[in-house]
Amino acid sequence: MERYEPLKIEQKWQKIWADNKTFKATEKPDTLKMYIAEMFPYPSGAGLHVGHVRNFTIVDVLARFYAQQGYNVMRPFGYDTFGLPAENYAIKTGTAPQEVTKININNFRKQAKRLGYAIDWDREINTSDPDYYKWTQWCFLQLYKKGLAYQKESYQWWCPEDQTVLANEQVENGKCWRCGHEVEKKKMKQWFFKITEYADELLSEIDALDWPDKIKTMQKNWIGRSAGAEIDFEIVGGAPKIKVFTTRPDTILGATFLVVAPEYPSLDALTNDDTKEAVKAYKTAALKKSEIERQENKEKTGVFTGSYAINPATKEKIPVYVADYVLAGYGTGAIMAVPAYDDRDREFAEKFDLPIVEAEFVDRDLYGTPKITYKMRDWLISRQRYWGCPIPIAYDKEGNPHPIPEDQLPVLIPEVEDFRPDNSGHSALAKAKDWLKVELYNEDTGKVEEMTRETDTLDGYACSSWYLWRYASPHDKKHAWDEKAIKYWEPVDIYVGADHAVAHLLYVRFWCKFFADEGYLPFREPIKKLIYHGYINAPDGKKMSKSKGNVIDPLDVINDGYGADTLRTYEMFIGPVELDAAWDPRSVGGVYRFLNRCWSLLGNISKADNIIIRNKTIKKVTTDIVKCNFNTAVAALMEYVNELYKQGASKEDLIALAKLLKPFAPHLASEMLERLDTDDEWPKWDEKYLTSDTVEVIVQVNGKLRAKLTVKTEDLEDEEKITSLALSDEKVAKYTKNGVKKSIFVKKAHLLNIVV
RNA sequence: GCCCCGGUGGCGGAAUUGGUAUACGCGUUCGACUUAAAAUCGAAUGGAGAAAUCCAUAUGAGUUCAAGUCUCAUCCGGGGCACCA
Repeated sequence: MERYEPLKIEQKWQKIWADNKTFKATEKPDTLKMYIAEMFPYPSGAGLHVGHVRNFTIVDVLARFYAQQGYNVMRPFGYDTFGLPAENYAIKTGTAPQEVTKININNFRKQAKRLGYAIDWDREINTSDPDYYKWTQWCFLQLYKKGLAYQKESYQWWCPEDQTVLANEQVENGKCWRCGHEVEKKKMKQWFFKITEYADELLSEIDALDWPDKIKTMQKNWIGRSAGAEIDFEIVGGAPKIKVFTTRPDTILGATFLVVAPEYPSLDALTNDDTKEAVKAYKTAALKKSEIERQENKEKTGVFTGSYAINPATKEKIPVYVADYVLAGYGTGAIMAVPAYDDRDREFAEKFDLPIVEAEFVDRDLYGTPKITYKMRDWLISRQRYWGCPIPIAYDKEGNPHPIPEDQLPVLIPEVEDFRPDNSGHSALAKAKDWLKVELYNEDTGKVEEMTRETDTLDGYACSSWYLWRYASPHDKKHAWDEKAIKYWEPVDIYVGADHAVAHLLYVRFWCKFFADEGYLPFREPIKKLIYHGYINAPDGKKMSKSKGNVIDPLDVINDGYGADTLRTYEMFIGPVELDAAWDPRSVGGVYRFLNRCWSLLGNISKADNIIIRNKTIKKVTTDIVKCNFNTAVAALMEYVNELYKQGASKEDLIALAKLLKPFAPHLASEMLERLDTDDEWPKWDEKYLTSDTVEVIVQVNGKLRAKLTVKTEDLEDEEKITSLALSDEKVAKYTKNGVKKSIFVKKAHLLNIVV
């Protein structure tokens, strides 16, 4: 038997799979389908890292496992290519992002192929390909038509480093998710998707999903539903009345003042000549505060506006304050303060010496109207950046927006010399003077007019909100997705990723519900099962990063001679799928030794037949893969191989081994199967071989292990016989000579506990 | 501050869901092969003890014939939310 040479074997099988298009997925109406995908990667210049390998290999193990079981499997692949890294690289080097992206994709594809993934390469998609983003624009227009894509002028998060606005989901602890720079608030007119329209459904359907609890909880918290009431307060002197939101309308008798947010629209009308300056100064200072400052300093601040409101329950005059502990974007931006029952209000009342009244509770809907409020805000989608999907809108001379007709899509990204963003509030698209102008029919005037194109691009998350449907018919020239293909393949059966708990995973659910309402999708939840796996850290437990110099390059591991099979199997063995794990180069060697042993067994087929352990292993590996317990599935295979080494392995033992190994180490297993001259159909176990003629019975005295008896399996039915056998055991007798109180026999655990 | 998870050998981690704690891998030690080394193969490996045994799943109590698993308290680590009225 020749040596195990992974690189040689892998090259051979990768060629065979590519030449035969082995993993091409076609619709087979009579076969159960299984659609499995990873969260498609952003193809960075650094190439694949070990985290990608974990992500893709989980998908691959499942895809191959189900294919071997006879499912009609689709396992597509694609690239999420719009975004800042490619654009920033372009700015630095002067290479167009289009070019950079092409190079990175080619590299990613080449590397992914070295890992032997069962990908249908004919379904590759790329979000910055005009054939793709044409349909992203189409999606935008559908939302626009229904009023779910709209413009609004309001205070937004602005990243001064990246010179763009950000969605709430992209601000982490007051910092930009991309560059980590502190964000600021800026009043701007921006495009939004009205995700709040679906808040209730997004919340209520979470529980039924087969997703990790962690993600479900995060989404629930993010949506943040609370039930309360809106109550109107008249203002003395005739200023517009103030509507407040409260979850405790029953405490209204204790409401001794009102507070509005600094951004409150009619704040000016509440002031008088005495208070005007102070209020203005307070507002300016509050808006300048960064999110971090607001979080760090929770000391209450505020000023009296000069106005009084009438408490509708007590009819008393109560002062109206402005304070930044009230948030503009939540509820109505105004509250009734009940210092007796709310800690924040009490703190404010104590500081400003306002009355604290412990009044009785009243009926909840006596003075207000019931109202449900959500923490979730609408999704801000405009970005003042070049490398994104252009928003298909143009403006007439009055500045009114008009959609670009569907037959004029795609709105192509214009080529420019300088991709740099600036603080003009416009993206670099504004520098393409020719592109900017477009002749469009204006429905308002009934004339064809010259209009100016929208220069903002779409948040990259818009592009990834529908790609899972594009995979079903990636080359469709006439539709975003083909109705028939969607009906067969969707929804996604298993989706695998390690990020985007609220953003992406909430947005795809939102779009799914919208397009279901529009009749384009026959389901309302896009992903049946979600697997959220942990990260792989450096051997020292720290995050891998170029600057720390602790990055493990998966291609190095392969080329060092271990091969892709070892890399794949190691990453499945590294620990429970949902946990972070530290890379251990020595364990990689352990997995390589294991595969080597599998290979060596092939050269020495014996007569020994290990029916029992073979059946046990088949059962264990099968059930473990279904439960995504990949680490213990590999451990079971190792145990099996150790046993075969001791006992000798029959051809049948080896066939089972190769088939079970194939999802993890497909090249080696394919080579083994070829030499064993057999197919790869997933093996079945037979319960009747899981028990032997004899069984070991554990004998405890007072819960402590004292003896192990070997009895005939059928004797498990005879408790008396086992008890007397146990009592006559020399070791047991030592402890039971003073008599036995009782004994408990557990057949399932083949255990006997004698109490003395 | 509030809400979730976790804590098991020298290390990563198993444990049929209340039933033999430490599977599997790494590391370590010894042995075989070899002139030698690597590779490979075999054996041992929670702690104490000569042994019988005893003690060990963060700590302390409790329930039970039986607890890593259930209950309560405490300590430590991780994650999420965080002025959301």
